[in-house]
Amino acid sequence: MSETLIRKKLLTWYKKNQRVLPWRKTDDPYRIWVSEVMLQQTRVATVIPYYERFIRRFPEPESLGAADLQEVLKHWEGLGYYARARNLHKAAGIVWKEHGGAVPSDDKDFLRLPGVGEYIAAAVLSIAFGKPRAAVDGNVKRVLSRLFLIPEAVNDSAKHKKFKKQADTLLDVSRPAAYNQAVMELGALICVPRNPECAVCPLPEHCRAFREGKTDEYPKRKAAKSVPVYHIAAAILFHNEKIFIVRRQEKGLLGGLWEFPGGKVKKGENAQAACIRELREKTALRAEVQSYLCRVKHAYTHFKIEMDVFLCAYISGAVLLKGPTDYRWVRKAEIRDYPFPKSHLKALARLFPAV
DNA sequence: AACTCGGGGAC
DNA sequence: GTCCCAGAGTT
Repeated sequence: MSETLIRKKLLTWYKKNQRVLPWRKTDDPYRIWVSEVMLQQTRVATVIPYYERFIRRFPEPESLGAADLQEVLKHWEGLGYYARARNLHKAAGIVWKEHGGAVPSDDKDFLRLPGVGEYIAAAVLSIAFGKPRAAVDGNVKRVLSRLFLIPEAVNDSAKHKKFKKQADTLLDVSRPAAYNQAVMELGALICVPRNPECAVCPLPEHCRAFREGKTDEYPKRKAAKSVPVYHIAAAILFHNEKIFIVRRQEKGLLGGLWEFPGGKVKKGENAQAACIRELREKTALRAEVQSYLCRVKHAYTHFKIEMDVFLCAYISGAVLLKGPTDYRWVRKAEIRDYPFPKSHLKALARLFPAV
């Protein structure tokens, strides 16, 4: 059976070629779980420093569950997809309080935790507990697509089951931890999206895409939609040597993070006027623009922004929030304690070049 | 089933 | 500029 041979070659290749990664030096389910959460939709190189810092501060579920969400978000600042941090924080609290601090090894209990879906459950249960669950991520889909010439698009969620089924068939049930990591590692190092390194692949004779000269055509993929660009104006408001910041709502985009107040520039409106208008509408504060700081361009998943940032001076009014959930007047040295979106960090870097 | 949700590295 | 990454939750 060729599946047996594929598994054997894959595992031999993995044993020799696997990268040394922080989460491969432990068998602690919590640490492996944290790594998997950070790694979703995020590259290994990006995750490593975040993982090290996060584990140093939150070495087990209790310290994470007991921490303030603000501090957890601060450790996640810049990593993106902040719901991951909010869910992990909440899940750690559940593990701490309802499971005595032990990450559940049971599928149902583990899947019940917020932020734990099919992939993370399969990954943690296999890698940390040795359970035979096939982990199917983007790497795995790409490898399977080429190996078996699967015509369904890898980014079509409706076709996920097709890949899951194929993954279940190929899974090495006797060594699920090494097997899952081996397929993902092959996808990350050899069977990459563009210009795969088939010359050093351990499975060329088993790969239909390679044998048929179609490695460039696979995996199949649905075309991406174009994204709109929004014009934003934001105010860095000063008063008595303090800066005004507001906190975003708990859910949704950049949920729970802090930012400089602002909003969309209306059609035909100038950015400076929009800045003052948005500040008044969302905080009830009246201010005047003193100078233009910079324009920040930033790309999100479904849209882009071009944000004009103005330095403003307080005129009058008491804070009455409409939208934001909290506010602070902070000194320059205190700003670093609050988690900000990358776009606002760019503006902050322009304002205080040394920080 | 389609949308939402960050940021960055490779090309 | 485009692609896409160790995906999950919501509607």
